[in-house]
Amino acid sequence: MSVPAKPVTILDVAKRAGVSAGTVSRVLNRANVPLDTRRRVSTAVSELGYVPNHAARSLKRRTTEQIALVIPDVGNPVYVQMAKSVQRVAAERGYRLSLISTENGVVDERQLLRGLHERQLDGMVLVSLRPGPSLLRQIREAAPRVCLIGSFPDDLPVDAVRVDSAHGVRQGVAHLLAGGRRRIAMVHGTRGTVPAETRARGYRDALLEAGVPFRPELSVDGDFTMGSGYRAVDALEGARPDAVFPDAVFCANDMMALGVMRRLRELGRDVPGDVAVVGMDDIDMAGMSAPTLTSVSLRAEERGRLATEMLLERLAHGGPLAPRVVHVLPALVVRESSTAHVVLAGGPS
Amino acid sequence: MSVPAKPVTILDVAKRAGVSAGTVSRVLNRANVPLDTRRRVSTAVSELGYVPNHAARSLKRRTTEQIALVIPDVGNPVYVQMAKSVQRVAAERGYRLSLISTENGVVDERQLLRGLHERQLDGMVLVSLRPGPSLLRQIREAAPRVCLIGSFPDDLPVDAVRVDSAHGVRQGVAHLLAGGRRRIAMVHGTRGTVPAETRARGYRDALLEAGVPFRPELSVDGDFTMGSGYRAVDALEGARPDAVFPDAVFCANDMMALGVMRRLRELGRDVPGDVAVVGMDDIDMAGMSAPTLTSVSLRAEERGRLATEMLLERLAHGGPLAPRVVHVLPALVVRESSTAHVVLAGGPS
DNA sequence: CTCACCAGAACGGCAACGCGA
DNA sequence: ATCGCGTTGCCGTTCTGGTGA
Repeated sequence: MSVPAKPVTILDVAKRAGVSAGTVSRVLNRANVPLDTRRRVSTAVSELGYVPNHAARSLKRRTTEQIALVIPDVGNPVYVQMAKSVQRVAAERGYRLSLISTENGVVDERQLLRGLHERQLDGMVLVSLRPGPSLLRQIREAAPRVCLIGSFPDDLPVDAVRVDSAHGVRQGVAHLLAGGRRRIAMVHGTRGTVPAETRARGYRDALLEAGVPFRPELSVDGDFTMGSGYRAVDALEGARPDAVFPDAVFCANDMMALGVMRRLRELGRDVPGDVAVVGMDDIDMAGMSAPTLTSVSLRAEERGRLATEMLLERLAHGGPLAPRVVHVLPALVVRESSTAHVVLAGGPS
Repeated sequence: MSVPAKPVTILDVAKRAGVSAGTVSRVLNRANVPLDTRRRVSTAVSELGYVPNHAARSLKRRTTEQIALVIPDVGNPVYVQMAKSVQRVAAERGYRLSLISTENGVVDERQLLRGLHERQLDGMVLVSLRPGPSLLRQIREAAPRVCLIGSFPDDLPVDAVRVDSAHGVRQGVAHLLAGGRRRIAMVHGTRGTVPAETRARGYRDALLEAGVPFRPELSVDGDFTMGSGYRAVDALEGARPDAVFPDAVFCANDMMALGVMRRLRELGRDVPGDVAVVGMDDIDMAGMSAPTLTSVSLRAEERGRLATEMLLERLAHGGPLAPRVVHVLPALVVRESSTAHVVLAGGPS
């Protein structure tokens, strides 16, 4: 009597209110019930502490009111920021949100779509750094219940929110060039991931545009973590003992930029005096570091919001809906780490 | 034919394999089936792409294989760290984890227990900063499926993992005293929350033990965010223009400590030369800041792991189980921010 | 008497249907 | 015809009892 408790069902409520189960259900869901019956049922519900059984309801309704956000790494604040807006939108619409981190691939994303197939999840917002062929195939199957954030093949008939991060990199690099920097290094994200390659391309293009030669020794690979940014500085130091150290470092994300700044400081290199640093994502901490970090915002919060709205709209809308792709523009946020302390002679072309 | 798709049920599989639904179920769940039948069923399953319906299963089994972790703020890395270990343990045991952030009270924790009552969740690991009476009542009701992290009334018959954070504060303050610091300020967490009050008590006790007078003007209130730490420094500056600035700041968590260090640097005060700083939580970033941050680890990861193990153990164990409370010990991690550059004359008592 | 399997009854809620007023 | 509400069947799975070999 104490531990197992008696699960109170809709029938108990019906009995107590002196009506049938159908009527109770109607009171709970639809409005088509006269006031006094409604009241009798309501009091019975609260007296018994009745709570509808979720499993039974979703079995019948074919709906769980639950969605998931799949991100590569909860440890990266940019995804946390994104999660906050997703959470907010979901809560507003009465959806419960499951936050799932794949820990950069340790958890298999394809397994996650299983939750969709099992009908445990109504839909999913998916951020994937490295969409392989089998994942793409699964996404295609689950298309009407998925919204992607990031870059995926154009022919994938799925809702998506995109940002032109290559353009963002060009903005950032152009800003460094305008500040008189010429030896601009780049710390890349995890090679093989779509964002890392896209940003690498933006870097090369920006240099090309400005007529500044691309130097391979100024490219260092990282993995989007702060530690890899820290180590990247040593790689730049060690690469060519005879070479001149870069006067600027563009980082594929803010976490690496923070690591870079920390190591530069340890080595006695002044930021931005000796070296300018620019990151990407514009995480909250960018405004709190020492010095504050110039960063290219990819509007994570807005992307999360848009993706969630699109997903829920599609779920609400019964029939088929043509896949939509929304674009978001990156924005450069200039702070202390890239202030032009040093302006070299000789203007840009 | 294209969009609605046909949901393939266990009956379709049964028909194709030439057996009954019950046999298919047994193949999927239990092992009590001869090999050739088993094989026929398995091929039918994969040919049809059958995936069991989660709602139907949990309706029958009264189990969802899903738990939730409720934390006050995903923006605080210490909870993310905790979430990672919870996620890991849950995944190991075949449970799906929902991560829910109450955004410091914006989301009502009591609403969350609803998921438990609806049977959408098998159990819940709950971190609450401010357990009010009605939440406590609800926890009491849901006790067999909840594990708490943090401080709750002793008579609450619920599994819990605790850490003596007051003792942690004493360790930290003692360390500062040993380094010769005497004017030790404290930046508090959100007043009214259990951890903030506990840590405030630890601070007073530590001073008392050492025979150092407690000075109210050295206490500043924060709210566990980096920004509040930043502003706290100004409050210390402005409080008594004539007074000597503190030679150490103990912060109720690392986020505030990072904010404090940032502001001190802006104001030209050297850390640890002029002011030592000690934080609490030992988040990953403590090892990456400039200077690296001395911090009292409250073993968030271990607490998350323990709580999840206790919860799942209780869920697996059918019958009643006496509530268990596990204690974890805090540990001081000394880094650069508290190195004793300045040793005042006059030894401690 | 064991083994392999099947039919049917739950599980709890929802909604179509239809009956009486 | 409308309104209010009880009845019934079904959602998909698991489990129980039972049958035949």
